[in-house]
Amino acid sequence: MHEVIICEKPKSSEKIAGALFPDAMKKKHGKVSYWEHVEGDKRVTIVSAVGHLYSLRPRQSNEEHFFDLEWAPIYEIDKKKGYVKDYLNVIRKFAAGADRYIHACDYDIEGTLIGFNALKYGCGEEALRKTSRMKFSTLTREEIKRAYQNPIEVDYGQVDSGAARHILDFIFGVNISRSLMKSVKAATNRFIKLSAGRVQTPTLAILVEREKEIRDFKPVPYWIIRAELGEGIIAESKRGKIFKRELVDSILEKCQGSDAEVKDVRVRDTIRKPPVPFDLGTLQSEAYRVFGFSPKKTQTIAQNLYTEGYTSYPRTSSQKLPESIGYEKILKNLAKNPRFGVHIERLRGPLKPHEGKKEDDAHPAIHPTGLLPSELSKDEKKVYDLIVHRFISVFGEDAILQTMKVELEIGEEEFSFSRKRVSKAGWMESYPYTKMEDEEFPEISGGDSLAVRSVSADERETKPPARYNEASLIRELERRGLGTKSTRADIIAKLYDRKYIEGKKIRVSPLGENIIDTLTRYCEKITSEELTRQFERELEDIMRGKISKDRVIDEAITEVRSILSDIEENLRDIGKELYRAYQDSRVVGECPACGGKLVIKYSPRNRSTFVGCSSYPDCRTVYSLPKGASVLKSLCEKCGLPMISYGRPRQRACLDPKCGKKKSEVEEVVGKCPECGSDLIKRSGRYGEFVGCKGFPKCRFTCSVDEVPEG
DNA sequence: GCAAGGTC
Repeated sequence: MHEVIICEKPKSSEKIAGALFPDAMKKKHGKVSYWEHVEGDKRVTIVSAVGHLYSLRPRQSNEEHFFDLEWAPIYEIDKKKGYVKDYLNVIRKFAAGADRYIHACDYDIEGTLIGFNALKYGCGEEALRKTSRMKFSTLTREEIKRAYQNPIEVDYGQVDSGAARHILDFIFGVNISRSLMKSVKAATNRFIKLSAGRVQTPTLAILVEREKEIRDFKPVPYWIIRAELGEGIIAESKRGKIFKRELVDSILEKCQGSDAEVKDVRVRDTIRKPPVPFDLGTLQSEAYRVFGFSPKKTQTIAQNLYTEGYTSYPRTSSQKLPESIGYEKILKNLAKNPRFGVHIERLRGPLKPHEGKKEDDAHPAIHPTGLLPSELSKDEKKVYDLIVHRFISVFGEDAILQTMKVELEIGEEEFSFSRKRVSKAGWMESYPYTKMEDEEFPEISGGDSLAVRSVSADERETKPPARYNEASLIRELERRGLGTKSTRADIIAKLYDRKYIEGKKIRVSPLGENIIDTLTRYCEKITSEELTRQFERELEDIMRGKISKDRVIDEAITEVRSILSDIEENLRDIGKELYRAYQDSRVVGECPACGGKLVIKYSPRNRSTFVGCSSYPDCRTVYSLPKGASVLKSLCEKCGLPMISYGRPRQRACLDPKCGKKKSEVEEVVGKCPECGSDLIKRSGRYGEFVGCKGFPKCRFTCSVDEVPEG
């Protein structure tokens, strides 16, 4: 009897094998591990998927629209997924033809589909008839054993629901994206990569909405009345923002010549609880706040740390640390590193983590495993240290923040100021990433009279709502239930890649706005959360057997067909507008030669981007860009051209490399050196200008200015 | 080429 257990990912196959058959033989086929266990005449093989092994593709790639889809190995569709082939081959080789199968992927819709497809296409359809299902929510030994001893049936509602999700996303996303690109092609015969989707488009719409709020914002002036009392004390009027100038004047007059009488001094202790353990979103937020890392970068690093065994599974939404992870042992191991040891020594038992609200059935919060890394890159070390310090501080004692609040009266006008200091550091000592307030408390008590140096009105303006950054946008997506913890960072990266958005404080480009405008006209649903909500309702109904998968898909096809035909009717107009917005998005400044627009261009021949005049070929102004450079919004003070940032660490410079330099420092390339092939540079020497090789002193070729070799 | 969702 041959039994096969199929798992979702390598890590869980290792745990499942270890829990059920501690003596099983770990085997390798290429880089991929699997387990074999023999018990009398029963042989058990444990194999693993690596997430989705199969992906959708159109059955006929030459059709105009893609409604007829098929599952194919993901490595055939996506060249970057080559590593999946080895896993699938292990399944094909060692799992096909078994007598019994156990589907042991995560117990959720995607997990059920991953196992189903692996069995159906990797082991053959007959495998499905011999399959039972393990249901577990955590990968603890006890729960794995219990799930193995009490198998259930595969939930085909989940399978259909999962497949429908993939198909619906493809039908909406790919077809609408293609029609947008087609419109540009029809109008201009050019290709620009454009896209729309159930998650990315509402995300862009959120940003566009904020962009419009900022644009339409009318700042209103207001005043804050401040009194300077000496010794660095500045008190503010308790009225807060005052919008009437006359009121400001009358208050200032009232305060004239009076001392400040201290009405009340209150010192209070407030407790600051330790932070909660990291789920992926909070780790991404914190790494952005502390190091400025993009969420995608943090996610990649966390994935590496996990793969190396230093930290736990990163794609979790849990802020809980169950006791079963073994607090003591992890801390004991971490303490071997004195940098962590000093903090761990301070912890007092019994160990109890301060947990957050969010839960995840499949994984605990992100935590160090206790295995100390030997070699980490600079950035990996930053993230690792952050995770370790967070983990330790979660067990720390409460900190105490002391607040002093002083109420004053100056000529019957009420003022106040406050001071803060941490009086007991507690966990804050182990978490060097938060600010510890340490303000002086002045010696003041009720009834005192203080001299007033000056009372003045500070004029300010109301500010528009802040722009999102990547971290705050991820939080917003989470709040709205758009995307998943694993995909949000990628979705945002995609919006940057399409040039829909730009900057750390995210601005929407004209192209991004036009995409939303166009889709609002032709397919408003895809620009809002409505589509996600509709999917959720439909997938729920499929799961419960209230509606068939095929009916939901047929209805979606009808809907998308109608959207596509609406777009088709105005194809050229849509394309013209999109292309114009695309051009506007690339404008970085004004051409100093002809007054036209400088735009970012791409040279396929050199495979590089550069800045050139949009009036080419009439105007041939060009500026090369260093590799990886980005053009900034700020302008050079000397010449008015845009600034660029480039290199590592990032440096800023004018787009024009000659700007601000003396003539002698400017390298003017006039040709190629016939001896070594380097650039020939115009130089000025004692006897006037001459041309020399850039490779000097290695290559000593020189010639006069009018002798420059051709080519 | 195009989506969104798993994962190394």
